[in-house]
Amino acid sequence: MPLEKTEAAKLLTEIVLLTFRLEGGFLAAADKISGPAGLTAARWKVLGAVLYEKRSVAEIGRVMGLARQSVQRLADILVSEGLAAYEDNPAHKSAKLLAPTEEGYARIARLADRQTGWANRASQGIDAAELAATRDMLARLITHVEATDVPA
Amino acid sequence: MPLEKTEAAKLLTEIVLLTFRLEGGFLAAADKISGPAGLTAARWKVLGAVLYEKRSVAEIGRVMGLARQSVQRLADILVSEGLAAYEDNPAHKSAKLLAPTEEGYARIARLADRQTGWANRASQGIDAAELAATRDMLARLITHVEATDVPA
DNA sequence: CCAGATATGACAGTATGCTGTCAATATAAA
DNA sequence: TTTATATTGACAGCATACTGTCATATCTGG
Repeated sequence: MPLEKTEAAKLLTEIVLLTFRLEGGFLAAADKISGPAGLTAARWKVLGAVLYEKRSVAEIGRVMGLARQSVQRLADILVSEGLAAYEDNPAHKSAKLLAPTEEGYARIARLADRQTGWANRASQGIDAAELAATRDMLARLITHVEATDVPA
Repeated sequence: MPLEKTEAAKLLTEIVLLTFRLEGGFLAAADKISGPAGLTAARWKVLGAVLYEKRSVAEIGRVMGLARQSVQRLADILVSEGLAAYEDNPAHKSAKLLAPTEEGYARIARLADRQTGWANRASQGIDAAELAATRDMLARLITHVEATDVPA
């Protein structure tokens, strides 16, 4: 006899599918917003992760929930394009810290207004309190999902 | 002077980042759940889209929010592995309909309990009404995002 | 009925992100 | 201090999903 799903589990299952779809939409928008500034969604993510704080590649991966190998590749590209640079890490000989260059900051500045315009338009007519509740639930789900292991 | 973000836009921006991260977690869980049944998250998605209704490749893409080329590749793989088959479409000469084979249904059955167990555990302690509200908001955001175009 | 517009499958190329692996570095434990 | 463990960067390989392009099929408007 098959296992029974709780009410919450049924809803979570629906949320999974919606999340896949929403992520696709967000990613497409991020690519269109960042394209004219010579960036992609993925490079924007990495550059954005070190805007206010220098971080090692592995640290960026942890903050963004990405494999450090994925970040490494993007960080190398950003450096090769002159948008970021590796700086010495006093606390670790080989784990250098990634930081944006002036050009990197300039690229982010170039897409800021486009991102703001998009966010204003896409969120138009949606109640802020409901959005805040959704944000909180997403954060909670991230914690739960990353803590629930799947038996082999 | 830079554009101003509305309160809702600020929240939406936070939601974007959380969605990226949550999607990654869901995807990793889906791969682990489907792996023992000889499937991957992506193949599960496509097979799941035709479980109760035969669909053309392009139709699956629309339903799941994927490019039809991405679905085509996965559908071909499912067919080559005997988990699905193309059937003639009375309404369209070349756009055949994808449908699971008996083996395809069997694979899905094999992971059903694992998926249920995961969903029960991951949603434990979360209020169903709040989850329902989140689900509704995600659906609403999908509509909004897919309707908001980004100026070139 | 027919011409233009749209939908579809097919193929190619590219970007993103994963796992696996190894050596070097850093940290914790004995 | 010394040894075991964990972290990090680097490199390779693979899965997923995108855009671009073309030919064919279907649909629509005149």
